[in-house]
Amino acid sequence: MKTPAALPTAIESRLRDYLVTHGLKSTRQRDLITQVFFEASGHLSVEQLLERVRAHDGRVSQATVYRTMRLLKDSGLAEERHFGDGQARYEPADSGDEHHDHLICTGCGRIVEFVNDQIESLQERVAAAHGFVVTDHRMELYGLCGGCQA
Amino acid sequence: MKTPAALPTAIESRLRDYLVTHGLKSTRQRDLITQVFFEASGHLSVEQLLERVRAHDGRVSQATVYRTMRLLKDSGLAEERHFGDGQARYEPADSGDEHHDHLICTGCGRIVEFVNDQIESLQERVAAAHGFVVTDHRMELYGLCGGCQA
DNA sequence: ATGACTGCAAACCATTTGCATTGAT
DNA sequence: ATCAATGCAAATGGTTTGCAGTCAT
Repeated sequence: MKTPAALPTAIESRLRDYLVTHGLKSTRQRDLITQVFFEASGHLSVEQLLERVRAHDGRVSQATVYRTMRLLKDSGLAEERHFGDGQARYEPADSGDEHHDHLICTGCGRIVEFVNDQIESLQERVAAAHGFVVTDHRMELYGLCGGCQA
Repeated sequence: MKTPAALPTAIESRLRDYLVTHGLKSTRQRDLITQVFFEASGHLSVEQLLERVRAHDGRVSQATVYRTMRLLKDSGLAEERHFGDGQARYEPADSGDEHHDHLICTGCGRIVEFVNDQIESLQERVAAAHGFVVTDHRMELYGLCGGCQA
């Protein structure tokens, strides 16, 4: 339960920029939540995040975690995902144009990220064939990981 | 608001089979909801379905629609989808091994189904590369349809 | 008759919000 | 000082459930 690592400067400056340009403030809770979030491997629910945050400061409220995650989402630093278990999960946003998708083990809950450009371009083609311009997409493969097949 | 069409026999017999083998009963409400559901084009929310059902029988409760959709889902006749607007949508299950995915227009809400075997097999390959066996997947492309790009 | 089904209202659960108070600038 | 942020509890909204009465077999 040591102090969470300082934020990478790229993230920190982008966040600071967002706060300043929107007349928002930097607070103890916001900083802590953001640090804990980026230190984690991602795919955390608010509940999980709150638990980790409270290990550092037991007085942070759930509402503040929700509000901070919305802020990170709005600022483009975090992405919200829904894997079908009823609660949102958050992960650091992809930098640049690298989009990734997910493999989810229905046995143990493990989540693996992957990138496949071939699939991406096929998606573009399919969409174009229907007259669509794609702005976003999501692809999730559910199954059993190596360990859970045994 | 005419009487909904009778169910295709394939669906009807599969449903009857499920009911019988599970000690469940056929009721006026169940039959009506099922008929209205299969007559519709799919992608209906419970709210939309209830509205249509009530056009035939105003006394059907929302709870019964929820329970019936769970039954259809459990029996494999319907599939539940979540397109990110907070409510579940249902569509007739794919027959056989034909799996389809969705293109969703963020402008007008139009939903287009498509099938692309090439993507499907690439998905299998990606999963295999990570030691996974895929049991299910979902792919949704969000964007603007031809009409909404104007 | 028996036990499943229905309608209603209350309960649930993740998430959001109103409000009085606290805190950052 | 000013105005945003916080914590708390109450509210929301989709979905589920307990229960007493109803219906299918």
